[in-house]
Amino acid sequence: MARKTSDSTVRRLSRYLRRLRKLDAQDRKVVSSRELAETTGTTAAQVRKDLSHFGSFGKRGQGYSVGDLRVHLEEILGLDHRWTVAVLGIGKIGSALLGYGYFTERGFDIAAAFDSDPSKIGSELGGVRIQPLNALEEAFREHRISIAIIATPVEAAQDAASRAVSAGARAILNFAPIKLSLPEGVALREMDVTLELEGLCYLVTEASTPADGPE
Amino acid sequence: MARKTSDSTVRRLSRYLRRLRKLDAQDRKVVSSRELAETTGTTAAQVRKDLSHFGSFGKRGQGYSVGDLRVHLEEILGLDHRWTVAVLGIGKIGSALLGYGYFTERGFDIAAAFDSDPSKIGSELGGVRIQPLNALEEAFREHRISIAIIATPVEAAQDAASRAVSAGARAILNFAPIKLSLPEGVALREMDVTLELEGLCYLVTEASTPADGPE
DNA sequence: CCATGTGAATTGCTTCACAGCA
DNA sequence: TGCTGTGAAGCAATTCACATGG
Repeated sequence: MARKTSDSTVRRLSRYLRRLRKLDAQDRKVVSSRELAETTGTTAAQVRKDLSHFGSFGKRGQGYSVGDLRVHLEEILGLDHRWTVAVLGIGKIGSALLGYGYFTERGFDIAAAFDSDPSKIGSELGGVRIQPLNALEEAFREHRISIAIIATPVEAAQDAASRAVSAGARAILNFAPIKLSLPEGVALREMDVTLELEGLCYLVTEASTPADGPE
Repeated sequence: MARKTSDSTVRRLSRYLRRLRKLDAQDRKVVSSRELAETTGTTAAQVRKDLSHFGSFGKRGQGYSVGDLRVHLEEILGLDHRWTVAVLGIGKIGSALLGYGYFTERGFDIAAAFDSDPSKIGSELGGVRIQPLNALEEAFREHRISIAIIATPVEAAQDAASRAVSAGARAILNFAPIKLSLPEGVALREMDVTLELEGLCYLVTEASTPADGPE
């Protein structure tokens, strides 16, 4: 059972699940690897291979049961229960996250929000009260928070992350444009709009460069 | 000169550049592949291999000139000039993007913002006036907008994207949780907070599963 | 002597193609 | 017959290791 599933596989599983939830809501009963592939931007073989790492969930000749596969994927991804998260740094991005109602329906509860700016502390956003950083340890313990979202300015990001980890966070989602260093065993994902924009610039530039034709 | 550079390479180049800009601001003159690797989360060999696809920028025995390498990377990524972008959908995320002052200093100008909600139209956010969708074509032409950021609700995302592409967008940054279908040749990157959170859940769950020991 | 640049070796991921089963 | 599940093949990315040259 000790698996080594790559990041890209996990991302695809998440996309399959997103699709399955939608199909489920539409009362679809069965789906093929081909359809799942087309609607999530991959190939049928890839879908089958991804799923086969975890078991045989389909019926040969038929396809996959939407409901069953959904439940299996939720289990595999650890989404068979709700997750409690905290947001550190309530600037533009942090505020947007607190107001982003979509989290709740996807199984994530924002249980706490922190900022160092005294003028923000005490106010409420999206039903969450903003607390000072020194309330962090207690809040993490009380709410059993396992995921911390770092949305501070870049200078404060490493400290915020380290503190969240000491307080019990086992995963960090980092919005600050910096490479965080975290202890072994703490999961990390990054979201950096500028980085993605720069990637697009490369592609656009490359596409419009005369170059020397194909091959 | 016809290159086939993978997505992950481009992401790393972007990270190197981020670091080089910081070193440059600190007046550092030279940097080694090892240091660049450590501060961006990769290996020295990887740094050298990535750069070697585009030329020989270093001096053996010395390292890389911070300023020179920075300029080279800016050229490679197409960041030797400014880029004009538009934001479609001014909800929580769109508003945060308009207010996110960090874009300007990284070479991106938000030239236009669009929403379908009449109550939002005409108001100004981060110095950009929100326009109705039917002003899109003219704005894209006038400002020569090449990148569209989709921040609409999921139901509106495909239409918004298609419309942006017809109006001249050559790249899409999509915040909506849906697989967009775009014509060949239009670059696409996705940002999905929920997807990243789910990835973290998987890692945390996997790490705490008893499993059956190593191997 | 030191760190780059790079073929060669390796590792990992994706695609292929078909056996197996409803 | 139709679509899954899966070894094997093919491809891409990373790591190794060392020759190269300041």
